[in-house]
Amino acid sequence: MTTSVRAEKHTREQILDAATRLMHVSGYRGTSLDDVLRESGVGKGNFYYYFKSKEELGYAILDRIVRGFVERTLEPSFADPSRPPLDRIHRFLDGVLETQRQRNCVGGCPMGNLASELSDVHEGFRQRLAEIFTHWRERLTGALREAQSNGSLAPACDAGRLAQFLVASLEGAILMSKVTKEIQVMEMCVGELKAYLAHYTTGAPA
Amino acid sequence: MTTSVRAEKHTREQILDAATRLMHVSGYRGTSLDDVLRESGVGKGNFYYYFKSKEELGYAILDRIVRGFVERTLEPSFADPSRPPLDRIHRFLDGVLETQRQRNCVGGCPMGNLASELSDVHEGFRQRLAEIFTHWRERLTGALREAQSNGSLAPACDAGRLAQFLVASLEGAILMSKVTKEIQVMEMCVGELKAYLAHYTTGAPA
DNA sequence: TGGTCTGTACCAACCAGTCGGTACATACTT
DNA sequence: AAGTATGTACCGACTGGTTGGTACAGACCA
Repeated sequence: MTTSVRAEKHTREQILDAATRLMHVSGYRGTSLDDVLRESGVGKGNFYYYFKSKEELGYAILDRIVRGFVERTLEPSFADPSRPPLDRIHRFLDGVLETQRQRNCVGGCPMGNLASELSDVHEGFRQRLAEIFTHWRERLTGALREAQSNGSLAPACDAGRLAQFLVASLEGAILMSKVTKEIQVMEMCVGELKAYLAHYTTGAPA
Repeated sequence: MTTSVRAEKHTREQILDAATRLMHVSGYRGTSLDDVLRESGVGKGNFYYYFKSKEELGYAILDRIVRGFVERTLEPSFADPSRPPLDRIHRFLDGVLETQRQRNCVGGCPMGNLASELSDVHEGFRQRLAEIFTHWRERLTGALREAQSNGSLAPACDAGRLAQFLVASLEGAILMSKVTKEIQVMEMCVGELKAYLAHYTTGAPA
C-alpha cells in the first residue's frame, strides 16, 4: 500500500515536472503530449491513467505553478506582520525580479504567458487565471491599506487601484525583459515602481 | 500589368486580412494554415504562391500589425510638433486605451501576444519584436526629453527609463484587461501612469 | 506562346486520445 | 494454504483527424 501510493506520487509528479518545464518555455499549445511523455519517460497509457486529457494536465500545471508562486514568492514576502507593510511590498518586488534574473529572462511569467495564450480562446483557463491575479492583487491591496492605516502611505491614494497597477506593471516588465533578454529592463521597471510608491509615502515609521 | 498587380494585392491582402484577424485572438500556433485558407477563401497552392511558409506569413503579419500601430496610433499622437510633448503622451495613452475598449478587451496587444508566445521559441521573431518595442520606446523617450528641455518635465528623471516603464506598464495593463475582460483595469492603469507623469511635471507651459 | 495566377489532389509528420493487454499486490473465499 | 477475484499501475501500438508543405494541371492575361 505504501509502495503503491509512493509509486503513484512519483509518476504523476514526474509528468507534472516535465510538463511544467516544457510549457513554461513553449506554452500550452507548443508543448505536445508526446514531448511531455518523452521528457518524463512515462508511457501514453500511463499518462491517461493519471490525467483524463491534456486540458486537465493544463489545469494541474496551473495549480502547481500558482502554489509554487504563492508559497515561494507571495507568502514569504507578506506573511510576516511585524515587518512594515511597505517593506513587504519592496521585498516582493525584489523577489519577482530575482526570480527573473535566475531564469536569465527565459520563460517569463508562467501565469502571464498562459493568460496571453489562452484568455481569448479557453474560458475555463481565463477564469482560473483571473482569480489568481485577483488573489495576488488582494495581497498587495491588504499591505497597502495597512500602510495607510499605519500612516506610512498617503490615505488619499486608492489602494486597490495601486495594487492593480503594480500587478499589471510587473507582468509587463517581465514580458519586456523576456523579449529583450535584458534583466536591466526589469530592474528599471521595478525601480520606477518603487519610486512611484515613494511619492505616496509619508516619512512615518511602522 | 496594372490588373495583375491589383490582383496580386487583392489575394495577398485577403490572406493577410484573415490571418491577422485569426492570429490576433488565437495566436501564431493556434491559427492553422487551413483556418486562414478557409477564412480568406484562398486555395492552398495560391497561398504558397505568395508566401513560401507559415513563418514568412507570420513575419508579413507582424510587419502589417506594426505598420498599423505606427500609422494609426503612434504617429498620430506624436507627429504634431506644435502640441506640447506631454500632451502627445497623454493622447497616445488614451489612444491605446480606446483601441482596447473598442475591441472589448478581446485579443490584447498583437505585438505583446506574439512576444509572449514566441520570444523563447523563435529567435527571429524575438529580435523583430524587440526592435519594434525599442522604436516605440524611443518615440516616448523623444517626447519626454522634449518635455524636459521644454521645462514641463523635471530634468532629474531619466527619460529613457521612464519610457521603458511606460511601454512595459501599458503592455501589462492590456494583458490584465484581456484576462479580466474589464476595461476598467486598463482605465485604472492608464490613470496611474498619468498620475506618475504628473509627479515629475512642473507647471511650466509649452 | 509564356509568364502569372489559382484550385485540387496529395504527402509524411504529428496531434490528442483509445485500445487491448500485462504485471503485480492485495482481498476474499473455501 | 490454495485458488480466485479485484484494483492499481503501466505499456506501446493504433486511430482518426490535422498539420505545414508539395506537385501539378489548368486558367487567365499579355
